[in-house]
Amino acid sequence: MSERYAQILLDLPGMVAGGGVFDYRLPEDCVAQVGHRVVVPLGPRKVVGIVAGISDTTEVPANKVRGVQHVFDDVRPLSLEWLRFIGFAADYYVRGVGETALGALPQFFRTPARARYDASMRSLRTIKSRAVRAVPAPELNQEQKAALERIFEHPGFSVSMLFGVTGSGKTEVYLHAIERVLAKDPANQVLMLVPEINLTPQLEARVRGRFQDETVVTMHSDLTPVQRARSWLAVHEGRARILVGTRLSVFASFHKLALVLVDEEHDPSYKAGEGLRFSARDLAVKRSQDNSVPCVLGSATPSLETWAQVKRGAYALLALRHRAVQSARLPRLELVDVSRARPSVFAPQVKQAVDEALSRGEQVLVFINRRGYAPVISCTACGWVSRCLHCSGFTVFHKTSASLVCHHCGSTYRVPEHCPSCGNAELVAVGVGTQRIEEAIAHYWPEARVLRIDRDNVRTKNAAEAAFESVHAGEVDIVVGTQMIAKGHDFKRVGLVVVLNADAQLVSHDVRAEERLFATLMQVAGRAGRDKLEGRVMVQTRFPGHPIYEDMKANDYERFAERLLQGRREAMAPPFTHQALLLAQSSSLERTLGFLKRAQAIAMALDAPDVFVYDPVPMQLMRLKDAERGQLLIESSSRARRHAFLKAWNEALLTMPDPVSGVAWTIEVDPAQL
DNA sequence: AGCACGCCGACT
DNA sequence: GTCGGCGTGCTC
Repeated sequence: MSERYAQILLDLPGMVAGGGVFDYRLPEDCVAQVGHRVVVPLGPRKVVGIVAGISDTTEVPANKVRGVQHVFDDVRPLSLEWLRFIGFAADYYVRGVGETALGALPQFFRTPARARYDASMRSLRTIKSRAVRAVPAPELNQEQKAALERIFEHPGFSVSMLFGVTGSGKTEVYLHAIERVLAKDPANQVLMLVPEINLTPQLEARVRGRFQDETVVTMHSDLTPVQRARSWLAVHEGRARILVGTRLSVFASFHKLALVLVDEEHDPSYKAGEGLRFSARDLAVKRSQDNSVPCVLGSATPSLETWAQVKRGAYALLALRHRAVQSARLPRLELVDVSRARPSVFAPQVKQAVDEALSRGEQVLVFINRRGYAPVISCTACGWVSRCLHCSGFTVFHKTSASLVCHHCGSTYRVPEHCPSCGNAELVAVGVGTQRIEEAIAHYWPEARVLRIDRDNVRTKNAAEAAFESVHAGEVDIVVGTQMIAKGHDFKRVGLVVVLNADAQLVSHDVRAEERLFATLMQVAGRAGRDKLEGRVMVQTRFPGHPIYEDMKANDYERFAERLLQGRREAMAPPFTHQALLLAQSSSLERTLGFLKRAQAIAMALDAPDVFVYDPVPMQLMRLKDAERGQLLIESSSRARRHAFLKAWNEALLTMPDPVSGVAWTIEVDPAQL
């Protein structure tokens, strides 16, 4: 009997040893199969790896090859479908397959401490039923029925864009689609991606309520390691038929994936900002394709990438143009021009509208996308402004904690009594945040019960649920909040929504600022008038003439998207071009930019067709946590040519002669912002 | 990523 | 004379 060797995926960074794939000898009686997790020695330690292949030979010198020490055969192997999908993601994002694979497993299953597994495996396989009350499925209206039929119109893979404003009944279409898929085959499973689950407990509750005979599990950042492992295992073994989860769930291991849903597909949180910088939405489409199953992307304000696919006929458009909620009307959008006004917090007509809403017993929602009291404090004499010592940004004044906080790195500083620069005693808070609005409301409407909802106040899923619950229970008259209040919540008693400081985004240099503002405003506006109330939305703006508001007022996303796409086409910007960034950081900007200049020269020398290489520049936030950061943008009109270039460039950078020491770098494919 | 090895500064 | 700083290199 000849020797057998296993190729093992290991959590090694980057491209170490061909992407982190090492060969190990399999003991003669070893039961390991492809997809099994194993424990192997790595230098002085023991680590968990995944068997990617088994063969009779190895290229590795015999004296270097060590043996597999243990096989976790109490959990069925990961499927070939999973391994291939991981391989695709690693290749597309130019990362090692080992780090990609291990990074996709819950921490629990990457820990070699075997004893823990035996002790906990039984409890891991127990999922508590969370059913409260039976919820009957409502009838679908004509549009919803048509949408449902079209999702399943063609057997196998298809992508549908479920397009409809808040209250148009997208969720009901999802639920019916799930129902149909689950009824078809007892093994079928559904993946439902959501932006941030702690902000959408209502959605989770609706899914659980509707499918209480089925096991529904969730995956999100608020779970404990054991809860995560339990959900993962239930999906892996096919016991759970519905997974509702955030972006990492796209890498879950399924027994038989039959439908993929991506709710609020435009949401920026689907894009991972560190580690493997993947887009969960893009990978969800790919995974549906791999499994030959339908993929449904839902949004009131689709991303331009998705809309472009709709326009070229690659994705089906399923439009829900009427609000499904009976007697509800779309809210009226009113612009309040504050370009000539003193920067007081509420314009007079807004104050009056708040008075009226409160006197009618309606709730008011005030949206301001900035937490803290004021974005910066400044000296009236010399112009000194509060800055972070570790980052290149300002520090935000937080009145509740009486501190200055860096929103980038989390550093806190005490508030100086005198100007640190000139000694002047007068320091002023410049600009507005949620805390300042809360204070202003208490001043103007002392009788009103005010609740502030932002990340400082509401940190966990439980805290969020409690806060929203008190709003639903009518214990609050005015809610002040950030993004957190914009997502996925029906506030049935809200009659007025006020948006403050909306334009901050319009003066940004980011090409995507406009589409993000549109999405945010649509989402916030959707909070108003959901039940019997006629909603009113007032937006305080310094640029009332901006075309974005014409489209908003007309409630015309399609016109808005057309206008933006036209501009992108003319400027040859995404989605008509495909980009990637080389991100670098070191302790000095000179070193960082020096590295990027060499990387640029290497890129030019590759002489790749149809690939444009820009000059290196410092990042928008140049210094973060004492790291000096820079970036180099490349773009191509072809995904395939960009990919070929990135593979070659990555390889050349790794093997660069006389490398610049002390520089950490990574490639980001399809960057969301530049 | 870890972890070890290795060659230069201030201390029991 | 050692403890330890983190630069460099390796892990099947």
